Amino acid sequence: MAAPSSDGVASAGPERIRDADRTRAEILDTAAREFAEKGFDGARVDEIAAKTRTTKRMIYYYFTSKDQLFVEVLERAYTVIRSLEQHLDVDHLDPAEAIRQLARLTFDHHESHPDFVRLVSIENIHRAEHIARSKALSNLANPALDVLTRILARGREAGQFREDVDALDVHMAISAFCVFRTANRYTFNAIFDRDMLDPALRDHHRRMVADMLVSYLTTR
Amino acid sequence: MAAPSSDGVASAGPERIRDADRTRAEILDTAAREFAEKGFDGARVDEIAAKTRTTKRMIYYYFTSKDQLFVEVLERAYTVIRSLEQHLDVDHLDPAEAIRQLARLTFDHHESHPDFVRLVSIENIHRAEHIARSKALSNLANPALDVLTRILARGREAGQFREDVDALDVHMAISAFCVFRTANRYTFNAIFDRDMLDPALRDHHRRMVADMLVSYLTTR
Amino acid sequence: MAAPSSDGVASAGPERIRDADRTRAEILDTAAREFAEKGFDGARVDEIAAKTRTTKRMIYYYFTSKDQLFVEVLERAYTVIRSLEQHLDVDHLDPAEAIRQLARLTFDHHESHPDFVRLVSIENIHRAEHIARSKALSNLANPALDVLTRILARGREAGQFREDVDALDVHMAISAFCVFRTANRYTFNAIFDRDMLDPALRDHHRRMVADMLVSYLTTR
Amino acid sequence: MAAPSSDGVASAGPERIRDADRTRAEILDTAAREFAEKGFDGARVDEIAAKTRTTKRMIYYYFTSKDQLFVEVLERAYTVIRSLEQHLDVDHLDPAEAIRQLARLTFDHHESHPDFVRLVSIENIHRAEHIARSKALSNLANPALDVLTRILARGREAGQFREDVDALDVHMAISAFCVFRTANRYTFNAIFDRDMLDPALRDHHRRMVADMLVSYLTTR
DNA sequence: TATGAATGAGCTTTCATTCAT
DNA sequence: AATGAATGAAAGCTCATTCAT
Repeated sequence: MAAPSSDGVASAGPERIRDADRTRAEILDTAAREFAEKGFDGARVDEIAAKTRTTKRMIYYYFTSKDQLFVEVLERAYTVIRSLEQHLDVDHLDPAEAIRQLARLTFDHHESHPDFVRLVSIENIHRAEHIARSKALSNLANPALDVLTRILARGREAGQFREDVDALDVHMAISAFCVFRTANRYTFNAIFDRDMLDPALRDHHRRMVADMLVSYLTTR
Repeated sequence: MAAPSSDGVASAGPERIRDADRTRAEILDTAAREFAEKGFDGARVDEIAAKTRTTKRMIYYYFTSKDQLFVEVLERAYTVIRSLEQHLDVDHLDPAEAIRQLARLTFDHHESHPDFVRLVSIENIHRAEHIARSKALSNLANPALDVLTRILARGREAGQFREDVDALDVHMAISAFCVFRTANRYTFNAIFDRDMLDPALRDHHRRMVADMLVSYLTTR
Repeated sequence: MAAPSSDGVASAGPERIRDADRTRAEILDTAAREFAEKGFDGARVDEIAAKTRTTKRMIYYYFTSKDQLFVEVLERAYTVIRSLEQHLDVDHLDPAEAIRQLARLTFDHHESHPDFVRLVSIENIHRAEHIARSKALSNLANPALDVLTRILARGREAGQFREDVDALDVHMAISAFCVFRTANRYTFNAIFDRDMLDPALRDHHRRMVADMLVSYLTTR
Repeated sequence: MAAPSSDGVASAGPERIRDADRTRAEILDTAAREFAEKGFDGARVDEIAAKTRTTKRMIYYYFTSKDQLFVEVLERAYTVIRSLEQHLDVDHLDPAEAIRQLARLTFDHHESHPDFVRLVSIENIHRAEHIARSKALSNLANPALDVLTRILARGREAGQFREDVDALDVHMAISAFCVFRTANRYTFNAIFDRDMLDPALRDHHRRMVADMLVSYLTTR
């Protein structure tokens, strides 16, 4: 469709390739949902196949193994947030406001991608063995860190920010807060009867991370 | 031994019960380790039995099902931190210092009980279905919350603390930070090459949670 | 049957054990036939189970793996000929006649146990990896060798036999001939159109091995 | 190259055919090794393809099926020994010496072509079904038999050889001995700890077959 | 109370082969 | 003549659980 060809025969080649990509993508989507839903060991290749327009055999044809499928699911999941971070443009902002923006970006992403958060939880239960096996993931640097490093430097230079924290600490503090709301939603709700999905609470927490980080960084 | 009886036969009763308790405890210990290590679906009843001095059959005899075994493993795991929180005595302290102490207690507990943190992660992947099934867990209130509520009240009365945060928010913020260090240790290390087990980093983060919460609460 | 018990309850224990043994034996019989028929890789655990009054699951319960099942099939197959050899009593015979008798014993056994010969062929294709894994087989000495050693010693002392051959050489020569008739029956028949099963040929060959070995040993 | 043509297009014909032959030959070589190594059912078409400079698809293109591939592998394997036998010239020798020479030829061939011996073993496990399917193999007479028939006739005429043996019996006796050393090498070694590859033993056995047959034939 | 034996259902993965140009 | 993509059918094996006393 995007690239119509002048003859029916020649177009068959590219079309099939496109189909293969679409099939791969469909499998990846479904697998992401299943893995996020049931965990790596709880997910069933049979079930993933059933929820796809392909067969189990095709999953193995394209992905070789359940493990490799999970690796590629993770790769795709990380792609989204990496891309968001990449497009973050906060160098023109006041350092405190830049921190807030970054916190909100992380918050919003995690809030709207609970499956990503769950997949990361699952991968941690498996001691990040799939990430270790993925060149794409283990080599890929995190753009948010560069952004953060620059913000912190500017904040310190302006005498606004404390000096005993590095970018990774801040990234962790933000991630921890945002991840927890999704990852630990169920035990928190079961024990404290607090519904993390409540929109008001959501907005409150969204402000809270930002505030918490800024107040921490600006305290000396 | 503690309660010698005059005849050999009768003593078998209490003795056996004691043995049963010991067997149950051994199974629970081993199961906790296996579940924490491999996740709920990754853990094998066979493997748990093999690492015990009992048999698989005994696990079913005492715990009915793998799910119920996990329920009881969780119950035991939560007992430890509940007990710590119960014995926390900070009512005589300055509210800020009380917050710091609570943060440190959580930090230290999670740091020294990585299996607890992993079990909670796993239970969240399973949407807290086991907690829901456990009367002990779903009914048990959290003593830390009462403590926190009192600290916040005192802090607000003294005009030291902000008013737009409740005890559960603070508890969550502390937990999130402390849980993350353990729960997301592996992906964090794989992606950022940061070793959460480094003692210096550990001390730094221990101060960081406390500082972060206090600076947040004292900012108005 | 052999040991009737006076009460129904007590007999249940031994009965069940007897059943387990019977089931094991049935599986072993069927497996031997299937492996001999199709080879190790050609045989199907499913098929073996189907030809049994048990299930595939039981095969794994009793034998752990297809490999281990083959190991035990081999162990049983070797038991028969070992037992025959053990009961061979030729020390009172003239050395030449003793050789003839041993040759005939091997010939008759192989002739009446084509499955044994095939199993050995199959095991050789697999480089005797199953025998290597079997304590029973790799440790078991061959009684025929002791017998042969004594026959050869007596033959040499009497000046009847040549001196440049050891028991293993003779055993090999006899085995080679007897094994070939069964093991290579099919290619021989396909290429030369000779039916190894023909009774006259069988008798002729039975005499032939004995004659061949004796004439060889008595030639100096 | 060998036959340059005046235009590029036309030359593609012969060139391609030559390539096809080379590809076929490469596949046959690799397949022979794989089948001999793993057996018919143990060998993997995928693996054969991987060890070739072609693809699995080409194997099917040229050989139609795994079975047919094995048929052609067998055909090629038999070609070698047939050719050796064809060139055997013993009509001018003393019958006994002629027998020795034939025995040595078989011995040497089998000794230096263990894969041939294994392939024959494997084909026998499959009841020679592939040979039956091959016109080349099922029709091809064995030149060794003609040679042997002539030798035996001369031996009998000279009063040297016994009369109750035909060429096929002798051929079988020789083959059995020579085949066994290779085909049953592994079980023999596992059980008796005898290394058939030992050069001294090899020489000893080489003399042994020849001696055994001659002594047998010359005994009346 | 305690337990050895048994098992149905289902798991991931593999295999030779065919489809479709 | 040549080939990349796709696949149905089954394979070996494992799992939590129950049977039967």
